[in-house]
Amino acid sequence: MPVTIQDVAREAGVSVSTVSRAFTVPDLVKEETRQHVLQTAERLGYRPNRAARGLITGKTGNFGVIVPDLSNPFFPTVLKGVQARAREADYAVFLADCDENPAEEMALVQAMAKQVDGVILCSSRMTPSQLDRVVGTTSLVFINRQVRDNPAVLMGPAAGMRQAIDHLAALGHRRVAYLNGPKASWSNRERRRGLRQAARYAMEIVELGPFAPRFEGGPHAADLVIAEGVTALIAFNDLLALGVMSRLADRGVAVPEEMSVVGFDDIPMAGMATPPLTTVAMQNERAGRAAVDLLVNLLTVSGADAGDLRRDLDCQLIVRASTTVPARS
Amino acid sequence: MPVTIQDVAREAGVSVSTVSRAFTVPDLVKEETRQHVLQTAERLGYRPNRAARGLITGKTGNFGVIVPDLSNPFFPTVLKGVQARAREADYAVFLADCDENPAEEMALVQAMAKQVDGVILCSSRMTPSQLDRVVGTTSLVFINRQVRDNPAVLMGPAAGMRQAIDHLAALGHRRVAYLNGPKASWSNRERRRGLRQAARYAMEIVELGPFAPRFEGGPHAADLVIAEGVTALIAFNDLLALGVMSRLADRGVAVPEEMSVVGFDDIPMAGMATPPLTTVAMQNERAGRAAVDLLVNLLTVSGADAGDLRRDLDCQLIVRASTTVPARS
DNA sequence: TGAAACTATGCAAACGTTTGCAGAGAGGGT
DNA sequence: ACCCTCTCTGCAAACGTTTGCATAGTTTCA
Repeated sequence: MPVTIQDVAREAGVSVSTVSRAFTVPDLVKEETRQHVLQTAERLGYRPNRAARGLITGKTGNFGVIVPDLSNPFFPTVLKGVQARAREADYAVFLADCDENPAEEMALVQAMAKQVDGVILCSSRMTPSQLDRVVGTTSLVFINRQVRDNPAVLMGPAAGMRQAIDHLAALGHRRVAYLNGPKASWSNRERRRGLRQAARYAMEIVELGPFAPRFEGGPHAADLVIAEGVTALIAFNDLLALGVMSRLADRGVAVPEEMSVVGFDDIPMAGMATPPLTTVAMQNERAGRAAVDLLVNLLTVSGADAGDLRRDLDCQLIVRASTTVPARS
Repeated sequence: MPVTIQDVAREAGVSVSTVSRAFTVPDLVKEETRQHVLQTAERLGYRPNRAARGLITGKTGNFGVIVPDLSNPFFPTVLKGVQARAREADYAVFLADCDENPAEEMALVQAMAKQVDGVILCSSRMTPSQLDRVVGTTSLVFINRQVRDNPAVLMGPAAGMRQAIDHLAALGHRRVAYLNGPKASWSNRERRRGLRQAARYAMEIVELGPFAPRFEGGPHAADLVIAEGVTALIAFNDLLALGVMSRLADRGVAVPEEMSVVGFDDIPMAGMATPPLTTVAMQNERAGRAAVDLLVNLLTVSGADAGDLRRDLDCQLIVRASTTVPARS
């Protein structure tokens, strides 16, 4: 039923080699026959079977993306960028969600390895030893995580944290809580690194958590924060921050008057919350595109001098109404 | 470099056929040899090449999902369900985002056709004629759209609308606006069908739009609604509803006192808005899973009596603070 | 004891491509 | 008239699997 290269060849009165070449190496076949082949192919509705092609070329024309949790609005936006750029480069994209589970993530990479030319790992949660088992099975590009000299797109989490600290310090906060995200998260580690900026201002940092990087993690975190008596908090991401704000409202703690709140990611919800959330915006979609660029580059150039293996994007603190000067106590 | 079935055969001292059978038809090979083969395979880290397998079996073990817009939070949740169920059934998933563009959507199906066993079309925007060109190229399952007798998972949009109308009628609203979503959307057509429920209550419906089903569509819609002088509105989806509420707030129209607002989808943001949004909740993740079930079923059974080709899920009105009795004028 | 019926395995063809090699013309220079 | 080169095309092998058919060995039964 599906039309193959054989059908086109027979119909066009040429050999399969010619048909193949008409598509893949146009300058090897006479312009006239090439047109003829292309037309009959079009007429018959022929689309080359990429699996068969991949079998011989070793290239599948696919790659994979693995994200920790699709229901976290952070990821769909970077997926969108991946998607768009992939289509431009004529690649198809396998998607998988590992549910924040590192072992599952590793299994997914291994399962994908044979069907793809490379995999993009978004905020990978894998342990170093799991990574070792996986590096080399296929080309990898990381987003939001730097592991040795593997290609990576980074969104400057430490710099983002420094901006947040600068902002809170400028407002006069002297004792600030940081709500940790998942332990396995590289972004979280980087953000903690950024916390050192506090030393400049003699600001005291109280670390709490880790918490689930979701709205549901907020209430627990909020209660701990209140008990600490800080005047401001920085949450691992916006979802967590929103959950915290919700609980603070329930407990009668006014934001921002009694508690300033800063998030990360600038998800769409952040701007619509009450009060609108001050947050560090990332260039998600651009990161997705950059990751594809890196991967494509990696696959096309000889491999020796792949050139730049890292792309650093900057992020931007968006000040909204959830932060202000601390209450005089 | 990658280890093939040949390597395993040589290493295990058997023929490739035996290795192949050890994996795919275990009862055809002696338990003892089978164990031996499986062990050497494991030791060598062999994973069958699915493309090569697909070439001969005609089954790829993949399928595709196409969504109109990843940045609409409605879709990632159904994707999550698709993902989870697909992995259980040992399928890999191609993802594509057609950017609300029907022509692109069609092209994507055609491009995928050869690499997948079937495609799940989520809220497909294709025209009937585009659909004709695509039906038959591969197995299709629709979510949120019914086209002739193709397999489909429906989330009861008409019934959802009836619940919304009942609710507003009970509150005493007599003149209500409906803000249309994309013209090409089947859900939108179905919801309009549900509007007939209004007749029961002598309620007048004012239809406006279509509007982009995004936050950005809201302001324009809000201004039109205010000009109509209705006491309540039902928006095509939550994003649009939130956009409307934002503009209403800017224009000094109090929600819900001067205007009741109902959305569709119950995206996470809905519950966190001010005021929290009354909305019709869908079972997105379950819909995703159901779609995969349908597809798998379609592919495994002979095809003749595929049994149930439709799955109807019900939805549920969630009443929050954005709706109340109309102001006495 | 021999035929019949299984059981377990191997051989080789097929799936739809790409690609190295070789051959057929055509054209050009001597 | 010859050889060389160049352009275009076809043949056939390969890629990593699955699977129909054949074969060899083992069991069953009369």
